[in-house]
Parts: sequence; structure tokens; C-alpha cells
Amino acid sequence: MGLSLVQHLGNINENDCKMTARIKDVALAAGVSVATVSRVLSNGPVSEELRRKVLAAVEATGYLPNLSARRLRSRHSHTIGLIVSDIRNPFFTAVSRAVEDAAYEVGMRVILCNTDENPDKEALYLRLMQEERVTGVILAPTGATAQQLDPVALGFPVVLIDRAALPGQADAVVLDNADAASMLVEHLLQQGYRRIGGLFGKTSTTGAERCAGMEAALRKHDLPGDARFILPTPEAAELALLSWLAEENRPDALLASNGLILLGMLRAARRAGIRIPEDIAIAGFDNDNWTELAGPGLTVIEQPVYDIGRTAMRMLLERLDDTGRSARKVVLSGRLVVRGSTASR
Amino acid sequence: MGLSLVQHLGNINENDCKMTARIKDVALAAGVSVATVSRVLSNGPVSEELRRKVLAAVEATGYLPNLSARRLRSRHSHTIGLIVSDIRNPFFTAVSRAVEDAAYEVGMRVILCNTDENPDKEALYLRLMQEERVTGVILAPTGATAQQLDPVALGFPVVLIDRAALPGQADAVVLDNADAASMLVEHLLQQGYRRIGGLFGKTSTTGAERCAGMEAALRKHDLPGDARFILPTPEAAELALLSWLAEENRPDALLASNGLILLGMLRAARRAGIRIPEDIAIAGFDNDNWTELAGPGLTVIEQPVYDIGRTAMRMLLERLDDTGRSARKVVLSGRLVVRGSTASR
DNA sequence: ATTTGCATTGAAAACGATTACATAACCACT
DNA sequence: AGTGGTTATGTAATCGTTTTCAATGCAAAT
Repeated sequence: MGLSLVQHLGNINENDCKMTARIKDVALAAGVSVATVSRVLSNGPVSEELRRKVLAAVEATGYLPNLSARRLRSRHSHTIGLIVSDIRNPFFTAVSRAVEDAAYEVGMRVILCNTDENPDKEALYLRLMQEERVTGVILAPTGATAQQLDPVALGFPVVLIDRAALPGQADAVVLDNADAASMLVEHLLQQGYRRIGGLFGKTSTTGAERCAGMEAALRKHDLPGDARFILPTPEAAELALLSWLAEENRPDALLASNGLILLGMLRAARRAGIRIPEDIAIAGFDNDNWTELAGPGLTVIEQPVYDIGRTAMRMLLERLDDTGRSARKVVLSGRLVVRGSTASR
Repeated sequence: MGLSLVQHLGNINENDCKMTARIKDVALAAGVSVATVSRVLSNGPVSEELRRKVLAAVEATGYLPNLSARRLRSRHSHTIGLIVSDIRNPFFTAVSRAVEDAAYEVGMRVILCNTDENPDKEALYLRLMQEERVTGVILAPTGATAQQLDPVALGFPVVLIDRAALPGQADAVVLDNADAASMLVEHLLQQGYRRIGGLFGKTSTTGAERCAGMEAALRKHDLPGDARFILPTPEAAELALLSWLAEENRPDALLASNGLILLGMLRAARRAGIRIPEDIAIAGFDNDNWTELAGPGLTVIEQPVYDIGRTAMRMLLERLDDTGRSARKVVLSGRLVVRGSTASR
């Protein structure tokens, strides 16, 4: 009696500890073929009776599908790549969250890659995505990569975000950068500022477009502008602005082409003891959490970040349905959020 | 002549467009067996001559390994899961970047999951990780999951971050929360504040530990404290603080148990027209980018975020080498960063 | 009664790699 | 010359699924 009990427990234990059950174990336990189990798991045509038996067997064996095997055979990875410069940029953080929400909703996994604005890393990760046989990729490319991107050669669809490539090369969802920059300039002019400068990121098309928007708006009013290009990091922006502020005839208002540059600008202003907006007005892009709390509150263009992520995912899925159709570009509008940093002078 | 040229081009094209080459195509092109190709790709023992031939064939065929097949056969996924509540929390953003850097350095992929502090989602994603046959998981668990975590049953090692489980259950890398909270309290007392309150996250062990640290420090000085628990979001913190500020005999200094709560507090203070630190002092956790720029600058505990991520990854790798060894807990110290929000009164 | 068609089911062939095992070649010792 | 031990290579089995294809049973139509 005692012995048999111990033995019994031993068996239970042996079952529990056994290497994870495979589909053939489930088939054995349910008294059906592996094909039938597979069909149950993918909602194929199976009689109600067998379906019940199989589900019970799945439960009993603790079966967990092996996704690698499934991907290999079915040739569907249910995985997309998300390639951005740095997830710590709040813009990309927010977009990535939206992408992942949308992906998991349709049963897809996301592989995240940080390229640090480095074209070599972009190439590396794109090759990795090919090896993963991903379903598609959402990519924020540097200018260099945007030029020579060929989704056909890659073997999977690509949707660009934030930054666009040559028209017709790939789907893209971007902000109306020129328009947004114009809005900022018009607002600054209206507030009485006249000598307007800007720091723009030099690695992407986005900085260039925003710069163009600023210059167009200024030209309309026959005013000059001073645009400078830097690496899009807080550190670079801080250094650039510190030396700029030391120049004579400095601007009375400044544009920052993204949230990181805006952050650097504020650090520089604080270090230089410059008051905002009394000494200089500041406005920028990306309505990050902190912009309302910094100094007098920062006037910014708010991007529809969550919407951008969801739209990119939706475009990717649509492209999968219809590989042939021509490339689309979705242009979303920014929203001007006025705060104290551009109070009228 | 013309025709043959066209034909030739046609053939080239056919090769380029062909379905991606498999290892057997490479073997054929190199005149060797598939085993040899495999060995070349994994730096196995192969003569220099064949190695050259194979590499040339890889180049010529444009071969890209199929990672699903490789994983299935080799039983190594080279993938780890990173499960956090919300990547938009700057703390997790920074940690995730460190984890991914460390992972890619050793040739591993990272799957990121957001659980929104929801135990059901945690369970869901843990099951998904099992199906992916991940090498291991780095997890920031809610209190509920931390209680009943069993890495053995899961089938892969788990390293907890930010929040620990029952001792001995799993490896963990955490901040010395009690000590850090004490540091903040001691600092506040030194600055002359006496009625100290705090808002703490209620979903994790972290909030509880920080609260305990606060109360211990206050007890040492025979002072009372007022600790309240909320959902760890800016919105919840803002609402909680707004009503708190309306009470009579409110605190003269406040602790925030993380960056999100700190953000909510500042919003509430601004909405209520409360001056910092004149009307109330504020200190908190997480030295996010913006804390130096908000108001008079915020006094915070800086966590070694990048270090936490790297350490977690290192512990995971070490655990893979030695499954048997007992669970370790690495406790890192925070650094007190003093700014204007706690200026002496 | 025979045929046609449909819905279920199972057996076996993929999917594309790694790896266990067998073989062959070569060198160094008895 | 024969034996043992490396080392490089190839053959074939294997990983755990999905999917193709053929077989079966049964109802409806001829």
C-alpha cells in the first residue's frame, strides 16, 4: 500500500517533470492523429466530440506549442521588427508602445532594435530581420538609409515612421513637418519676436523638413532666419546653444526640432543664466510629459504619437493584404500647444 | 548576340528573385555537404580550403540562415523576454535600453512585453515566453505575481528587476529602497521639514519598501508620517494630491515613490497654485531628464538604471551556466541628488 | 443500386536547419 | 606491415509543427 502510493506519486512527478509535451503526446493522449490536434489548435474542421477530447488532452498534458516549429513549417513568423534610433527618445517610446499594443492585438510579436542613428547598425538589423523572416518592419531611418531603401530586395514590407524616403519607395506615416514648423514661427512672430533661430537634427529628413518650414514662414514675412544643424542629442544641443548664446546679435526666439534638442536648449539656458521668455523665447517639438512643468511651460508642437504607431501598424497589415499596390504616405498634423515660454514680449 | 544578352540578364534576374537560398543550395554551389556548410557557419572544424569555398558560395547565393529552423533543431532560441509594466515609464525605458544593448552584444534577441501592472497580462506573457522557448526572462512583477512565481515550473530562469519576490525564489536586482527613502527623509529633516507625507505605488513591493524606509527614518526621530498608497500613475497621483492639499494640517514635505507619481504631484501643485518649496517641499525617486528643469529643480534619488539593466542581463547569463546554484539578490544603492525643491525653510 | 459530393480523419511529406554517427584519410607508433 | 588515434567530411536522423493527399463514411441524387 505504502509502496504503491509512493510509486504513484513518483509517476505523477515523472509526468510533471517530463520535457514539455509535444503535439504527438497530445495526439496519443486523446487517441487521435497529430493532424487532428493541429486542426483543433488552429480552429480547423473537426467534429465537436474530438475537439473536446483534444482540448482535454491539451489540458492534461500541459501542452505548449513550439513557436519555432510552427513558424518553420507555416512560414509565418507573426513577428514584426521595430527599428528606431533610441527607445529613450520619448517620441519613440510612445510610438513603440502603440505599435506593440496594436501588434499583440493581432497576435504578433515585436522585436525592438536601437540603431543610434548609425546606418551600419540599421543595415545590420535589417539583415537580422531577414533572418528572422519577419512579417514586416516599421523603421525610422536615417537620411542615408532612407535614400537607398529597397523593400522588394529585403523580402518584407517596410513602413517608415517619422522620416520618409524617396516617394514611392515605401509606405510612410509622418508629421506635416513644414506646416508644423510654420505654425511655430507664425506664433512667435505674432508674439512679437523677430530674430528667430533654430537647432535641427542633421541625421534625418525630419530636421531638414522642419527647417524648410521655418524658412518658408520667415520668407513670407521677409525676415531672415538662422538655422543650424547638429546631432539630435541633448548634449550636442546644449553645447551648440551655449556657444550660440555667447555670439553677438543672438536670436530673440529659438526653435528646437525635437524633444531631445529642446531639453538640451533648456539646460544651456539654465547654465547660462538666461531667462525664458524674457531674454529669449523657446519653442519646439514633442509634447513630452515634462514640457508643461519646465520653467514657464514650453510652447511645443504635439505629435499624435500613439496614432502614429497604430497607423504604421495598420498600414503594415494592409500592405500584407495587397503587396502590389503603390506606396502610400500618410501625413498627420501636429497641434500647437501654447505655453509660457513664448509669452508675448 | 542581343538575344543572348537578354537571356543572360534574364537568368541573373531569375537567380536574384528566386526564393531565398537554403543551406542545401549553398552546399550544392560549393560542392560540399550541408553538414560542412553548417560547420562553417558555426565555426566548426573545417579545412581552410573548404571554408573559403563555402563562404564564397554563401556570398554568391545570398544565403540568409532561417532562424526558426536553427532554433527548432538546436533548441537554443537566443531570445530573452523583458516584461515590464509600461515601457513609457522612463525607469523601464532606460533599463530596457541597457538590457537590449547587453543582449545584442551576446547575440540575443529581446521580446518586450507591457503588462500595465495587470497580473493576468503577466501570466499571459509568461506563457507566451514558454511557447517561444526563451532562454530566460527579465521581469518586473506586480506584487501578486511576485508571490507565486515558480521559475522551475516555467522552464526558464527568471531575473526580477525593481521588485523582488520571496527570498530564494528567483534572482533579483533591486535598489536598496528602504535606505534610499531614509536618505530622502533625513535630508528633508535636515532642511527643517517636520510634517512629512508620501504617495506610494500600491501594485508592487517597491512602494511598500520605500514606505517602510520612510517610516523607519521618521520613527528614529520620533516623528509621525502620513503614507498613502495609490495606483502608480501621474493621473492617480495628481488626483490624490489635489484632495490631500485641501485637507487641513497638510504635510510640509512630500515623498513620491517613483517618477510617474512625482510628475503627477507637480501637476497637482501647479493646478492648486502651490509654490515649491515655499508652500511645500517635494522629493522623489528617479532622476529623469526633466527633474532638473521642473520648477526649482527636484530633489530625487537617482537609480543606476543602466547598471540595473546590465546587471540583470549578466545574472541571467550566469544563471544559464549554473542552473543549480541558489538564488541571488543584488542590491544597488541610490544616489541622493539635491535640488531646489527641498531648499531649507 | 450506383454514383456523386461533402465533411472528417489519418499517414506521411514537407519546412530548413543541426548533430549523431559512420567513414575515410592520414600520421605516428610499435 | 599493422594498429590506434586524430581529423575532416558526408549521410541520415531529428527538432515539432503544418499541410498535402488519400481514404473513409455517409447523405443526397441519379
